[in-house]
Amino acid sequence: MRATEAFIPTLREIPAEADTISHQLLLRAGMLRKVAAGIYSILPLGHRVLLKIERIVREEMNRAGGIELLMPIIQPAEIWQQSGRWDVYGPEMFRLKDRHERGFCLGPTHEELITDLVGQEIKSYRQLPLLLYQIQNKYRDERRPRFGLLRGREFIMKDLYSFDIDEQGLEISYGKMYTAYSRIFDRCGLSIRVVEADPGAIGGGDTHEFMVMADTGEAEIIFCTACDYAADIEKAPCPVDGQPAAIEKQPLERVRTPGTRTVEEVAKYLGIPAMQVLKIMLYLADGEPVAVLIRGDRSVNEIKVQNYLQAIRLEIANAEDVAAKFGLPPGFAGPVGLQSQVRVLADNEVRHLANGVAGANEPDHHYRNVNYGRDYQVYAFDDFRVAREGDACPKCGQPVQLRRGIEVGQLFKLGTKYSKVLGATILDEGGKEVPMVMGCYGIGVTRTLAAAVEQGHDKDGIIWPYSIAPYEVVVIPVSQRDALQTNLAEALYQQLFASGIDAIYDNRAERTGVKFKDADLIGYPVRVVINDGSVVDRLVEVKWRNTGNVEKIPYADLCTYLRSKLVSNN
RNA sequence: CGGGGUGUAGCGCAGUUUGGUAGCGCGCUUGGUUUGGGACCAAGAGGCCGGGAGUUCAAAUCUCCCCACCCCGACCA
Repeated sequence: MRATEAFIPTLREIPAEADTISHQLLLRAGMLRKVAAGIYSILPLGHRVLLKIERIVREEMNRAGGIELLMPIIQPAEIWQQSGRWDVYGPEMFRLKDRHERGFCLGPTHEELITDLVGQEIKSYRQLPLLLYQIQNKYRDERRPRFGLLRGREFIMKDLYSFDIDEQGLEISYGKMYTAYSRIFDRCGLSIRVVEADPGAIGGGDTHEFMVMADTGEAEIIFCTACDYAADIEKAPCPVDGQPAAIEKQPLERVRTPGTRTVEEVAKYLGIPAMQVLKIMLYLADGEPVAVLIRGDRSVNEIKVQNYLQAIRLEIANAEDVAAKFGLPPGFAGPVGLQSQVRVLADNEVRHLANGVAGANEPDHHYRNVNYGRDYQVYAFDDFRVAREGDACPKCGQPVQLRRGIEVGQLFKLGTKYSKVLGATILDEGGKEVPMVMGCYGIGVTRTLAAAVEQGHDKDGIIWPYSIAPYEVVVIPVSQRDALQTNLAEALYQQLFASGIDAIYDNRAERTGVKFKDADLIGYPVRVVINDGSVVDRLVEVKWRNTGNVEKIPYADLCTYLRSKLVSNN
């Protein structure tokens, strides 16, 4: 490609709409433009990156035995109604009607379609296992799209769905994908951390997330400083603390605490640490009142609560609900004397909290010296809190750390959740009809592109890994008006191209400084500069974007040299 | 969905308080001088001031309604 024939609209200034690095740089480097909130055009340069990522994904999916297919973006409502997710998905789903008033949606995912398809066509255990995948657009009407490509409403995903006879088969398929994913992100030049995660609404058993470590990531990851343990904070278990405090129980005492609604206010007013306060959170779990007790310095992990209760919806009770369902005035709730129909869940730490402070269920009053057993009962103790830095690793007991990450891939064991409701059954060896055992494995392709920029950039622009750079080499003559230089540049560009290296010749009538700035911004891994000396001494300058190293190379050896370096470093 | 903010040239912004003929920088066009890290001089082009309604002799500026976008929170296969 010659720059004069290309479409690479770079920007000098940072568009005001972007404040994440990847978003800013992709806009500035002329790879991305916004069409609407969370919806983007990917310009030719960005598209090349996307194609390279997709190619790696395809190669590894195929290597693992996957077969590619295409499914529609527009999906009929009926199949979603059949799986029950038409209602569960809520406003996240783009819905539309055709001229006959039939309901459709823009597919947020494809479990329903693929399960239906495979269920229709596959009847015998002899035809399994089957690994089918697609790379295509998916749609989610996010409440708040943000961070450019990291959280859009339209995005490209690779999804592979595995169909097996039984759990053992699923294990094998899952393992293949785990290996494939490791290879994919490795080949994309990304540094990845695999974490245990919560299965969430998609359901099923084990799940792993592939995270690109980056401060801008939305996911919080707990990982051990000593061993290889890592988990999404949504899931990260908190080990039970050892000993109950050997403190004598003091008599229960009712105190006036005017205007103290938050834990901080109560603790400050009474002059005690927040961890002495018994925090109570009131929820409606599928409409039923549930109270969760937790130490004042901790946060409730609502996912753990939801999973414990097997609830579809868990929401914080608002003031009306608190009055109607809990029979309480707002702000001063506590476990002592709660109505019996309210289920009380308590985090493990609460059991050891002696002589705590809790709301008295009447305005402006708290109890001191509240103790479990004597003063209140609970429905169940379990792990209901959010892990935090410094907690003990559940695997080895050493302190854990908290870092942020971008989820670029996730593996799920779906089991028979979808095959059962959609009737995707096979006859097993004994002639018995059984549901297929499924797994699903996603990679956010557009998100991976953005994550690569989050991970690879400096003050001057993007630093692409060689394997997914839009072009591997840019050729720049110092003078665009010196025919000796431009002839050499053109010749070298042709040679690079012919030898299979992705090269671009910046032949624009721009000053050298502009070309250098653009080259750094766009992030070509290699910059080849030709000056008036090059023609005489037959040397060109090779500058590496990632290290900044500059070398003089005989131009006769350029192709061979670059090819060996680019390949060996991938 | 709750809270906050911003909409003025392709991009970044001033002008709005106190109503009076639309500005700056970058980019773009033409000519000239330059040419190893976003050059310089000169001359130009480019605006429904987000949209609608109102107040006024007069509205980018005041009032009301709507829309879009951004940020924080909640939410998120």
